[in-house]
Amino acid sequence: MARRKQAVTIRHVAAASGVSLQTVSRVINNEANVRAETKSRVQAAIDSLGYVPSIAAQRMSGSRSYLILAINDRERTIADWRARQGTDWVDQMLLGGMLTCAEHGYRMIFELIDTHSDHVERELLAAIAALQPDGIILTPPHSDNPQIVTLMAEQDMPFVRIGSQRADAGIPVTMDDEGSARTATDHLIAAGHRRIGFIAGPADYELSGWRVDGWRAAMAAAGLDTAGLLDVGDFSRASGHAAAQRLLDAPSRPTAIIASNDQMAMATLDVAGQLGLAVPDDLSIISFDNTPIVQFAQPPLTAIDQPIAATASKAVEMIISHLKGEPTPAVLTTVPASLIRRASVAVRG
Amino acid sequence: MARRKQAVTIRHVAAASGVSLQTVSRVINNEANVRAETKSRVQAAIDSLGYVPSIAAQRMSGSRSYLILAINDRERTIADWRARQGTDWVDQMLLGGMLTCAEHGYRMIFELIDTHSDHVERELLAAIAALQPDGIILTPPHSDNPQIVTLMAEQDMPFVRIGSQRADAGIPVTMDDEGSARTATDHLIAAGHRRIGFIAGPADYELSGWRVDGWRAAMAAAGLDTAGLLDVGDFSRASGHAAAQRLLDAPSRPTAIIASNDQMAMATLDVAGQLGLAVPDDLSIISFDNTPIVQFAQPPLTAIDQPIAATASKAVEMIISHLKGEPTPAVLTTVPASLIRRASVAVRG
DNA sequence: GTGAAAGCGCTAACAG
DNA sequence: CTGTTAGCGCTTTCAC
Repeated sequence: MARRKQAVTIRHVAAASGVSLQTVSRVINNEANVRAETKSRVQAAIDSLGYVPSIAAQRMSGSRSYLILAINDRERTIADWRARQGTDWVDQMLLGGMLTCAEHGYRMIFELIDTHSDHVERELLAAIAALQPDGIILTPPHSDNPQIVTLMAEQDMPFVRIGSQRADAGIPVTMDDEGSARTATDHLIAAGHRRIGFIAGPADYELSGWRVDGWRAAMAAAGLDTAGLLDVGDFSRASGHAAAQRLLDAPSRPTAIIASNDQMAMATLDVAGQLGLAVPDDLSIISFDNTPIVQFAQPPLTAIDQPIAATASKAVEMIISHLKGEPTPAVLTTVPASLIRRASVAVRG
Repeated sequence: MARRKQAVTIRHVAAASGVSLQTVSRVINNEANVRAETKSRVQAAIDSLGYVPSIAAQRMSGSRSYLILAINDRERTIADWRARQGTDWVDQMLLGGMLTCAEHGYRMIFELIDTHSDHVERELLAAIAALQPDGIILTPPHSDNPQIVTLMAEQDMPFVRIGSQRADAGIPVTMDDEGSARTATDHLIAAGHRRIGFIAGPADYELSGWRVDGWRAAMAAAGLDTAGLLDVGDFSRASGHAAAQRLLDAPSRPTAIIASNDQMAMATLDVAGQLGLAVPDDLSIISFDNTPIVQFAQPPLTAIDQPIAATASKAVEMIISHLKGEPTPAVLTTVPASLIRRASVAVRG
């Protein structure tokens, strides 16, 4: 492979428009101190030559790389991809993140990093050193991983923590997990349910706790007891199966169950079938996430829709605005989720 | 934001190990002409300092960027993301492409480009100029878009054309569309079907034609007529609906239909329901792609599984091997697809 | 307002 | 086998 050089460089533009490199640079970066007439002449040269600055060169000279790194958990992401169950977290992140990046002349680059490994730090630092991104987006469970957050805090690089509420480092953005859990619970209470079970997610996701909090709060507000109605899974179908089984085997069987993700909700549906419980007549179900599969369940599941695309978009905007030196919002940014009503909730006579 | 400099550079490593920059560079790039002892000393310094080369600097100096660009159709990709029907083409590409890139120290960066726009060329050239990737992966319908292929051929940059069979430029890789269509058709013939309808994809995807060819060949080999059994859609659900309707309204109604993608197959299922035809008893259906939704259809659909992850992985390997100067395979690379049997095909007495 | 010079981190080309 | 020199394309810093 021959030594690959840029086809059109800033030098060509400078020559074509009869100005110095510096002036072209000023036009590219939309800086002040360029006469309008000069600017338009340079711009014309840029357009006619089809010049696009090399981000490698821009980075080298100490400016931006126009790259934003979005980091997801390797193990879970690959497992989801292999399972082919339609989990579309990555797609929705790309939808919101890539398009918003593109609007601002940035590019999103997607990386997978192990949370549990003892070399998280090395992996992350290697990605940063190699790519030199302008900002980083952390998703759960990374966004609450103290090792990662501490490391990031030392980097002098803006980073957003999706699914975190902690203001200790980075910019937290949440999807209103507590409020969503309250909404789901209230929806069931309004339908006449009294014993509403809840299958929580794993503890290394802080949002797992917030969802439990929302459910507890709604139950308490309605004067309902939660004893024996809480169980825990790890977001896997198998764990949801076990949790649903325990909940439905209990002496005071719930008439409704809220599961903290779709896979566990689907497992609950399976268990109901095995126990001969009709959904929604004998058991109502609400799930979290609203990935594609729940539309195709029998019956289609009522679900809390996680606004992943909107959140990723927001995350990108916050990083870029931080880069521009604009002040970071003082209050926690919350992207609202919504309840999608389908056929898995029955009104209880 | 302060001028961001690399934390650890090649200079630090050189100083720490008492050699020149060039020697460190040789070690990094695993070049010859370094004494084993020197090499291990340098490597030790690299490890202890946690040094990772900056890809921007590597690119600037005329070497690799270690970036491979995967290009998909903007309109269709975004439509799929928004529809949230579980189409996992992108996920499977990332699964195969990203992981294989990572194995070789490369990174895959994902770009969306409009096929139909009149500024495809500008978009593509801008991406190349900005990122300076080492290779490009084109997917359908880009891989057969003459404008794009011609442009790429002028770039002196290796590119793989997924879903193309043309050896005129770039490296073609196919997923055996013709063979798969034959397999699906033979499967139905073996089950006793004689009138097997086929819903083709749009003409701007060359693979649409190959699938029709495979169906035709299998029908001919079995001595079956295809008159009145072919219709066309554009991969959308609506077009599949219309095509299925025409096929099933015809005087000699088919007993089985093969649809060129999942959405059109799902539409066929809908039409069957509307016409009061039981699937599979009155109408058998086979779809192409095997995206997650077909598992959840009622009944679950027998489908040709498109090996997207394996193909993307292969594409990356071919680019990297080309970069290493290894010879490009003389014969067309074909990644085999497989038939996944589910409940939508009935044996015909 | 505009330009000239220096340097970012790395590798190609050439010396030895 | 190892080192030196020059330069990639761009922006920073400083001059004018």
